[in-house]
Amino acid sequence: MKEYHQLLANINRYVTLDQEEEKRLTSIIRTTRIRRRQFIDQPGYVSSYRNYVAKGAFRSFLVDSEGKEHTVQIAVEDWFVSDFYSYITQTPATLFVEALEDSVILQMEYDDIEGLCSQMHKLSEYFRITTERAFAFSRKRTLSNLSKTAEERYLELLDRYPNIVNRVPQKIIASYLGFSPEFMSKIRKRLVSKS
Amino acid sequence: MKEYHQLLANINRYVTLDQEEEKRLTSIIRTTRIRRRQFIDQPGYVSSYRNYVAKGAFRSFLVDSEGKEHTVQIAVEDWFVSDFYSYITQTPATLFVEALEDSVILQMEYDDIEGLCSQMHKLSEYFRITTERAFAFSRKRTLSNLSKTAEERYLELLDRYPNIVNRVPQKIIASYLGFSPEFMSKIRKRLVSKS
DNA sequence: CGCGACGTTGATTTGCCTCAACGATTGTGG
DNA sequence: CCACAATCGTTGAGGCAAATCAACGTCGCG
Repeated sequence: MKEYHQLLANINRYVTLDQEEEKRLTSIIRTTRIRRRQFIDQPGYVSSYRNYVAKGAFRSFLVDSEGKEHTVQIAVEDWFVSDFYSYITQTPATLFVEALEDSVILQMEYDDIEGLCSQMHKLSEYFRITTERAFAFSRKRTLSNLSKTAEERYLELLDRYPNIVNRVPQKIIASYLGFSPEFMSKIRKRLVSKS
Repeated sequence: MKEYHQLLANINRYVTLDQEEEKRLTSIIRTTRIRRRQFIDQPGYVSSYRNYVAKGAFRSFLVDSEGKEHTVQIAVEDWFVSDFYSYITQTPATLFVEALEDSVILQMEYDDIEGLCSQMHKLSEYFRITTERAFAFSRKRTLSNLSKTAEERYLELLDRYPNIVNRVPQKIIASYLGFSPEFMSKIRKRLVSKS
């Protein structure tokens, strides 16, 4: 399967698996096709899988008590996506995880990953290192939210992920950055008239 | 050293090190006493250590272009603290990390940790699992910041860390939760008059 | 073709900030 | 050990960034 190679290539950026190890890993992987607008996690259900995006795009979001949506994560190719809190604690999710495009994901069950990590040092290292990076990045986002204005956060996103803006509706970007779609529209107008 | 035992006890909640392994780990640990108001990380300097708080309290914070402080993390006993982004990437820090009380920390150098993790499966597992939890928690905080009002975030903190409020000045709590000290004072007044 | 989601724009509102002034508490040097 | 300074928390007045509400054009899709 060429989807496996994508994930294996990613893993080999951090550690070097031998054939035997690759086999053990791929044996726990399930390749799944997901249609646009389909949910892979929803509130009330435990997030069972670590999902690697081989193709497509997803977002995870919360619907608050007033019915408003707040986007926690936007994930494209080569990222993992889930209600991570639910996955780690194996308790019911609070988030939706929804496909933004027709997608292909590689799914690995929590117990299988934990089992393999406890046996395979290199796999443990892979997840340790990548999670450390994700965590560091998450801290950076917290910092942006605390210290920057809406316009600055938007420009920061444009700078880091220029292509995302073309793939993802503006209202979702807005809910990711923490402001209303109407205000996003006003920011864009302001920026256009500046340049 | 009894400080070692504290960390080893923490590690043994997740994995079981044998004597040999404990020895290798403690051999890279440096115990350091830090005085109140002393900095262990500052902007411009690479964050060299993973710092385990054995006793005391710390915070990491950013000083923005207008001179305002934004608290990223508050850490007490049993937590690790640093400019984590700087530590992971081994690039110059942007944050200050400051002792809020006279403290004792266990310091481990980046290269030593990486070296040990690459050899010791169990240590790798310890950091993998704890970082995954920290990451899940960080996501939760991002979500709170996106979806809750100032008052709700304050109540959430009170609920989770009732003791922190007595150890840490209110202005620091405010800058952690993302609002001004004056506004915090008004929230508290409102809450008192309600009960 | 027609409906529903998306983006835009303007008017109004609001949650939180800023600034300033004042006690209370803490820390510090003489 | 006291005195004075510095820092902290409180309170009120005024202001601003972003939200809300509503109306309208546009586009994609069934």
